[in-house]
Parts: sequence; structure tokens; C-alpha cells
Amino acid sequence: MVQIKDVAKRAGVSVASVSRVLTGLPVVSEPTRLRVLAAVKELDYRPDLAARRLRSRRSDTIGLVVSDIRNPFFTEVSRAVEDVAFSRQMRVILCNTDEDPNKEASCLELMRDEKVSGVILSPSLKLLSHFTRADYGFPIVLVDRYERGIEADAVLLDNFDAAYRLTEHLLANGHRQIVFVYGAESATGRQRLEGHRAAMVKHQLPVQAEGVKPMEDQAREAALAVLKRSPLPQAVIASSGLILLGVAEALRATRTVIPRDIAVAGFDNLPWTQLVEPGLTVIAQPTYDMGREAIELLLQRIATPDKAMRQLVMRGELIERGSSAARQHT
Amino acid sequence: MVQIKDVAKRAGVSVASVSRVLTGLPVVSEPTRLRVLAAVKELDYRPDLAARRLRSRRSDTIGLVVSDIRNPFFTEVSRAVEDVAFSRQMRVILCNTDEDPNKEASCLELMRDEKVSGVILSPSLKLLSHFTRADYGFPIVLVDRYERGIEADAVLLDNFDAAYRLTEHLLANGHRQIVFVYGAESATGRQRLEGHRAAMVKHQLPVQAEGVKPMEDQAREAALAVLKRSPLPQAVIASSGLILLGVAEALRATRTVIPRDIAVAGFDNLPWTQLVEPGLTVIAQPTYDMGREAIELLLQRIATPDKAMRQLVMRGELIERGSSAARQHT
DNA sequence: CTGTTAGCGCGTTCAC
DNA sequence: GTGAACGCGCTAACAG
Repeated sequence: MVQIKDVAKRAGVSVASVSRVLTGLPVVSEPTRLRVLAAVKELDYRPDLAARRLRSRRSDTIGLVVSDIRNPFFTEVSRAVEDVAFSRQMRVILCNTDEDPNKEASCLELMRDEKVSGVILSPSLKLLSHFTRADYGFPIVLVDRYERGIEADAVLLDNFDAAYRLTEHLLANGHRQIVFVYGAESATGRQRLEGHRAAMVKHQLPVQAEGVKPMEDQAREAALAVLKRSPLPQAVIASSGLILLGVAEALRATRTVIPRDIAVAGFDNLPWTQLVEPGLTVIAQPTYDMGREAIELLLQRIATPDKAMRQLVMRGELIERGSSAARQHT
Repeated sequence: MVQIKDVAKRAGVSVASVSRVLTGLPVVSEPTRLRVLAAVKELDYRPDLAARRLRSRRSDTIGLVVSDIRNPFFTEVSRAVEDVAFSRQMRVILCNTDEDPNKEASCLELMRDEKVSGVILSPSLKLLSHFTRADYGFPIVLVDRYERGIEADAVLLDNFDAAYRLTEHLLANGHRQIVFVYGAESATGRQRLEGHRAAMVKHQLPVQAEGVKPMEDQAREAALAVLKRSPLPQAVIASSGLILLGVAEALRATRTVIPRDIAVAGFDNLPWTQLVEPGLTVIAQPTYDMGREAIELLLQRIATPDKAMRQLVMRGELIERGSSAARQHT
């Protein structure tokens, strides 16, 4: 294996100079710099990362800790994070928590052991509720989940606003009796419920909320129960893409026609939402951008650890489709 | 920072013994083992991974190199890989190639630099065609993409068989004029075309294949062109989930009714395929299992590098839904 | 079974 | 601007 001293020998300089060139220290004369670079290329020298990390105590690695990478939101975030990291010569280590605080703690320990430069974290409800500030030995940027007052960098949707606007849209189209199916164990779900509640209260309408566990089949069961009510509510809102999927399955299973029998709206502009008749009205999240912003924020935090914390609140985009069409007067 | 010699001092033993206990060498007496473990716990000692890796020349890290993690197939595979790796105390480093041979080469170099224990790779068509055997300095397991004769471990669907059976199913339901929309730049797509071709030839029917680039909008455009034909073909098969999505979008855009106007079938049992009316007939891949098998194969290869190569060919499951219903006689 | 010791390959002083 | 030498924390070889 070719190592730094081989390069030094070949270039006729000391190992120190090679190291200086490779780490980009600007204290090397141009001639030696070029000779070192040439030698590196000729020998196809690759620095040993383990040795470098041992010596420098940095890993140039980013940790990504999410509940489940199969959640399309996190899939997209991970892609953005990997893109940016790759372009900066950094690595990404992935860890799934399944919302399990124990596994979450393991993942965070793992990141500490790896001496990651920083972590992008989507915390479980439990961790979030205990979260005051990041004292893990590495900087953390929160994505998707955040509570007012937490002293941490974060990138998230304006959940309250998005749910408020989505509800207002349904109300404007004449829907009054609305059921809000949301993830009860999710900070995000709760915030969206509050936005929905605010809109309903403003119109002096009662709030009908159905809390479900964040699983597709749970959402489907809850939706089926809702669809058995008589009279049927006029509209249903799902607080996430996963829940919206469950609701859509329930509607199909019961042959309920959208929006004739019931109007539908939800979150996350997944590809299939425009496929189911007559297209589902949703709040689109700028997921890729959120991932990109998260890692940019993290890199800035790594570069300047002492700046004030920042929360980046992004606006959801209302995409109107047929599922929320105006109600016919009866 | 607490390090191994602190633990040694505390336990009243040498650093060597601590190391032996921690690496699991079975040459330590039970009493010393327990005292070391106690000292580790008391001091909350965490071994320095960089130092360990430098010395032992192993990283206990698995590389996952795929075209795009957002492809649901790879998302699922990555989840399986991470699950198994986590349970074995191993890390996963992710890299997206976008089917770009240059980026692919960069990713593989990155993995070499990281001295990964092994890589799970879904190669681009170009790399696959040059692939004879893995000589990257680490073992490789191919997933999803493989060509006969390549000397490498691999986990893949029996693409020929799956497409053959899917075609036979359509034929059995009376569909004769079938258009096969497939990923022309994909080894998998081509293999599926061959299975389709075999079934058509057997029934002495002409093959109508439309090669598209593996992008949703490309598939939609191709499908739109197909739907402009007069007379309309009796059925269309999409060779992947992404292409099926494009086809479904085209059908919806043209208000074509399934299966009255045209029958539809495809690959990948994604959640939305049962949502679009009247449910899409698909070949389901055991994606999670394929990922699990891939990393298991890799771990075995790492343990015993000289065993003969193995290819695990998995069978797709035909899920019949309304979209391929039997044709009414005219 | 246990302890001593020599590096693993590199980055970073400190002289020059 | 450059080189010699030390040590990052650990594992493995060897000696006892």
C-alpha cells in the first residue's frame, strides 16, 4: 500500500510537506505543491482515512437519524443530504429509530462513537419533549419536528399555517362537518391539528379530531369508522401522507365517491395523489429543499459553533385538486 | 477523554486484557473479564473507532451504492441493509450514482477509501456490461441487476420468469395486442422484455416493445403516444414501478378507462397500485427480503472470501387485480 | 492466561 | 518554506 512517505520520497520532499499540500494549508511554495500533486497522481496515493481521523479527530461524516427511511419525506431528505455531503467530500451514515427511544439513543451513541461532524435528527415525540439543547458533543439540526422554545437549529414546515390554510380551503368550498385524522403521537400531527382547530374555531365550527398511530392500517381503520357514521361528514383531512393513504384505501374499500359523498384533503404531494380520482388536494412540502437546508444549516453550525440557533420555517404549498371541489347545495 | 489505559488502570489489568475483552477474544479468565467490563461501565468508556480501525485495518462498515435511494425498491433494500447492519454493530454508508458511470466510480473509490468491509451495489448498465468479477479490494454483492456469467454474488428477481408469467396472465384473459413499455437502459428492463417476448412468441403473437428512459415523464410520454394509436392496443405492461406510474398518469390524463378501454399490468406492488381503479395487476418483488439476503450474502462472503459465488434468484408474486380482468368478447 | 511493547499512517509541533 | 520527530488510541505479536 502506498503511503504518505512514498509520496514524499517520490516528490523529493518531506512527509510534512505532502501533508500540508493535501490538507490545503497555504504555506507551501508553488513548485513543491506541484511536485507533490504530481507524485500523488503518479502513485495513485489515497490518504488513509482512519489514520487521518485518528490524528485530526474529525471524521467528515454526517449522521442522519430518522424514524424510517421508507417514509417518503425522509427518503427525499436523505437524498438531499447525501447530495450535498457528497459534493463536499463528506460521508453520510444512516440510522433508523422506528420512533423507539431506546433505538434512538443507540443511534445517537453510535454517532458519538463515530465522532460525526454533526447529525440531522428527526426526534421521537419523547425525545423532543425532553429536548432542551443539543449536548451530545456534536451539533444537531432538527428536521420536521420541533417545538417552540427548543434551543436548536431546525428546519420544518409551518404546520399550523399549512393546516389552517388547508382547512380554510375546504370551508371556502362549503364543507362544514370536517373530520381531522392525525398522528396523535407525532409533534407534527399535533401542530397541524392546532392549525385546523384555529380555522374551525374562527368559523365557530366544532372540531372533530381522530388521533391514530402513525401506521397505514391504523389510519385505514380510523377512516373506516368515520365512514360508517350517519350522516357522513362532509370532508376528511389527513395530517400526513401515510394517513392519507390509509384514508384513500378506506374510501376505495367502501366505494365512497370523492367528492360527491365526501371531500378529501391531506398532506404530502406524493405521486399517487394525482392518480386517485379525482385527484387529491394536498399541502406539498418542499422536502428536498428542507433536506438541503438542513445540511447547509448543519455545515454552517459546524463551521461556526457559537452563532445563535436558527429555525427555518418553510411554507407548504396548497395544491388544489378535485377531491376538495365545492359542495353542491342541497 | 477516557481511554483504554484508564480502563486498564481501573480494572488493575493491562491494556491488552481490556482489548481482548472488548474484541471478544475468548482467552481471558472470567474474573478479569468481569472486572474489565465493570471498569468500562463505571468509566463509560467508548473505544475510539478511528484508532481501532487504523490498527485493525477493518472498518465494520458496509457500503450501499445505488442509482437513487428514492426508488422505492432501493429505499426498501436500504432499510433491510441498515436493519441487519445495525444488529451486527456495523455501519452503513450510502451513495447515489444516478446511473452515471463517473459518479458510480467516485462512489466505489469512496468505499475503497473508507476501507469498507463490503459493498452492496446496483450497477449501471455500463458497469454491469464490463463487470467480470469484483476486484475492488472488497467483496461486492450485486442487487437487482445481474447478467448471466458474471462471477459475483447477486440477489435478483427472476425477471424473465416474472414477465413471462405476467404476460401469460394477460393472454389467458384474452388480451392479444400488448404493448410492453420498458426501461431500455436497464438490464432488468431488458430481461423482463425477454420474458415477455418468450410468452408472446410461444403464442405466435407479435412483440410491441417501447423502450423508454427510466424516468416518470418519459414513460408518460411514451404511454401517451401508445394511447393515440388507433385501434388502441388491448393491454399495456410496464416493466417497473416508475414506468407503471407514468402509464397510469397517461391513462388518467386521457380519461382512458381500465380495463374497459385497455388492460394494464406492471411491476412492483407499491401502495398506490391498489388505489387506482380498479386496482393494478402487478408482479410484487420481495424487496425487503432481497435487501436482507443481499447483506447476509455479503457478510458470509466477508467471513469466508473464497467460497464459490452464489446468485440468489427470487420469484416474483403475481398479484391479480381488476386492471387485467378478462376481456369481453366483441 | 497476562503484560510489555511496537507500530498502524497520518498531522502537527518545533526547530532550522 | 521546509524537515525531523512525536504521538493520536488502539491491536497484535511476543514473552513470560
